Amino acid sequence: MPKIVDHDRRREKFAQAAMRLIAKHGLEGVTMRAVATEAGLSYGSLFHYFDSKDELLLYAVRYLMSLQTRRVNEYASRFSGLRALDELLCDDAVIDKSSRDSWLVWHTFLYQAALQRSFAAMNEELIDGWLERISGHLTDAQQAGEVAAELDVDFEALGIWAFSAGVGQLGLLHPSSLPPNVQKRLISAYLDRLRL
Amino acid sequence: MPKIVDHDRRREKFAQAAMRLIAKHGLEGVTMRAVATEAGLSYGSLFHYFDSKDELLLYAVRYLMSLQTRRVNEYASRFSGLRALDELLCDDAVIDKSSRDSWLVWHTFLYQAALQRSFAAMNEELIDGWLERISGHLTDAQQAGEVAAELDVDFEALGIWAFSAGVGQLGLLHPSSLPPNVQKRLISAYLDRLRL
Amino acid sequence: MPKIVDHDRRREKFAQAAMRLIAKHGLEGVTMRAVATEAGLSYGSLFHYFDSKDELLLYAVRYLMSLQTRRVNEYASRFSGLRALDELLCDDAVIDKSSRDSWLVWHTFLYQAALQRSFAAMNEELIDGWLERISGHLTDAQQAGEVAAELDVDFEALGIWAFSAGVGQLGLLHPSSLPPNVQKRLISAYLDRLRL
Amino acid sequence: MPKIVDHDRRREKFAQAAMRLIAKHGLEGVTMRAVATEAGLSYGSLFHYFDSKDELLLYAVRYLMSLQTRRVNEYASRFSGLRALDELLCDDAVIDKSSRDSWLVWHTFLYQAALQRSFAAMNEELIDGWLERISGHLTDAQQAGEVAAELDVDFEALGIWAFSAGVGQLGLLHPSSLPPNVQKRLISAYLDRLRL
DNA sequence: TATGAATGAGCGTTCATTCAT
DNA sequence: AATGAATGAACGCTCATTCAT
Repeated sequence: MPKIVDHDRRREKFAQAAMRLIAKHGLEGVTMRAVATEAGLSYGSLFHYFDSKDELLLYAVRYLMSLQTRRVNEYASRFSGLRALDELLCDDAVIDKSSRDSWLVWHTFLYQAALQRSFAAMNEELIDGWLERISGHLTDAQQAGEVAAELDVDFEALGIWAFSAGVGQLGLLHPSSLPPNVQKRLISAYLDRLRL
Repeated sequence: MPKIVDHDRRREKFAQAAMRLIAKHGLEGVTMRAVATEAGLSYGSLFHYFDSKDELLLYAVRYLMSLQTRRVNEYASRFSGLRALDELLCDDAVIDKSSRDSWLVWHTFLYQAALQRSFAAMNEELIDGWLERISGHLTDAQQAGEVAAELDVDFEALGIWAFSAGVGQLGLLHPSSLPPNVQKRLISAYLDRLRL
Repeated sequence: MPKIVDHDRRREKFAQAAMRLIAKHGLEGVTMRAVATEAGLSYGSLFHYFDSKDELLLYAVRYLMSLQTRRVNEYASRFSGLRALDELLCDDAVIDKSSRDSWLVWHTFLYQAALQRSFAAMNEELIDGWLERISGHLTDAQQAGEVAAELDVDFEALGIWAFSAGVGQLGLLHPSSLPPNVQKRLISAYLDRLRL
Repeated sequence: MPKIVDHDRRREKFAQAAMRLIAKHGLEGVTMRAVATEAGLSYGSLFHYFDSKDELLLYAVRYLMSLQTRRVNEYASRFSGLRALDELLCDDAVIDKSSRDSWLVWHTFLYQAALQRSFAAMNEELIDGWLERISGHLTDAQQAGEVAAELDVDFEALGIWAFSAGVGQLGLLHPSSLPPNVQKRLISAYLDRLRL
């Protein structure tokens, strides 16, 4: 009988190592050797689990995305309307010390996506998912009478998405100006302006 | 001393070549050989003007920043108050086909800044400049009675900055959802909400 | 002791797989993993049957040689004299579609032999065997009065061997110039010239 | 002004190093590092002269082929008829200690050609060249009355080619049985049989 | 014995940097 | 100052071999 290892766990382990390296040293920090070392496994074994560096990175993005999706789905089931939006954006989009690395990795991938076909699809997928979710909550809010009935839901969703993306970007790149609590206040203030 | 002008022109030429390469192929596309070729100059000469690749990139980003500053200063002198803000954000922050490359390069550097000390200072400098400028226009608007007197100028400036940054980010990464005119409408709508 | 039979069958199976790979992709196509896959057996088991890649290849070439010896011995028992030579060379040395692979593998080993001590002995063994066999048939022919009594048998054997080897080489490397039937005509014509 | 080097001389130097390595250790002995070391130059510089290993090997074959062509053309101009054939085959095809390496390299390439498209064309070119040359001399001999008028020139050319190839092959792989002088005697004896 | 994961040396290739002219 | 050749460390990837179950 062969050595028994959990194939998927190993892949996750490598993917997490890759993400730690991106967070610490950027995409250039992701060398296959560095990933193996960071994961505490040998160089050669990395290639049992991923045929190429690209496959590793793609797996890492998908893994990160699935984590986010799981988290986001929780909010969706617990709240609705503006409250859901507030919780969603404040708890998930706001960047603090503990979430900084994940977000940094995300943005790194996003900009890679601007140049590399293989990531572009995932980029679209992610953005469309967010917009849809925001529109959904906004429609709920509209039906609940929280926001004006004549509100252009899709247009406002874009605005909300853009605002939270911008807040996140600044929180990431300029944390001294936008500490987490300021990020939250900004988002809540933005949503309050939509309220009737 | 005509030689000095020559010297700086050469450096600019290399820097522009580097930026074109980033816009086309990402940071990995920037090899010293590729920069020399793209600039139409000899490989060896590149090292007469820049001691290292890092110095070249640093120079390139400073150069890009100086271009932006010059452009932005023009708006500041022509308008004031909310109108100035609108012009500034719409004409400069909005990303269309022709400005996409510059912005892509910028963002590439911004994320590099999150990881590399040598770029971080420039990042701070840039963001502080923007915030200061936005606050200035907002104060003008307040004094002109365009916006509420009790407005927390610094807080609102952060919001404006974040919003325009987010709009730009989406315009860059998801242009199909945020074509230039939608970006403009979003920004104008945001500023209109501040108006008394 | 049925296990021993099993053992040898396994070794043969691996050896055949190795030969198929050489015929298809050259020596570089022979990786231990590829051999295991081609043989339809597990990678790890390959190392139970062969201590190293070299041992596998050595076994493969010995196996190929034993097949050839067996085939050749059949001719020896059915014919004699020039007729035996003709049958032997035409049926065995001539390269057609079905025998091309085996010959390609042989030649691959032969040239390996020119460089690698471990194959050299086998090379000598093979050539000496052929020469001896050819000399034997020639002596028979001499005694039967088919060829001149004063013929220098050993010298002529070298010539016959060289000619058939050359015909085979061209048949292998330049089949369009030397299709099987031309190979046969050449060999028969050569032998006819020896005839009284 | 840049360092002045003779580009083609460098390429030849590397090609010769590659051929020495093939002669000594077979194709597997040709690693780019080994070639650089054998040539007495640095590893990296090898890639200034050849974009890839394949290009290096292809260049090496062509170089070897041009040497041979030059040598062969000399015989063609000095002799004619059977005498030319004898000189050509004895002086050029016979393998002695000094020519062993070149021939080994040649044969290595020939067998590579059987598997690799990029070498196949060169293989055809070489063989066709030899056949044409042999046919030419044979026709001359026919016109000079050295050989029978009814001789099938093309068929005999194939035989001559095959014979000399076989002699060379054995001289290379089994030098103890076919020392150079025996190779020569065999070839002369073969040609004598064609003489009227 | 059977299996396939683990290991690391070695491969072809790239590239910033240095050097010679 | 200008040019491009020289250098070697580092990269992604392969593979024979060893190891653990």
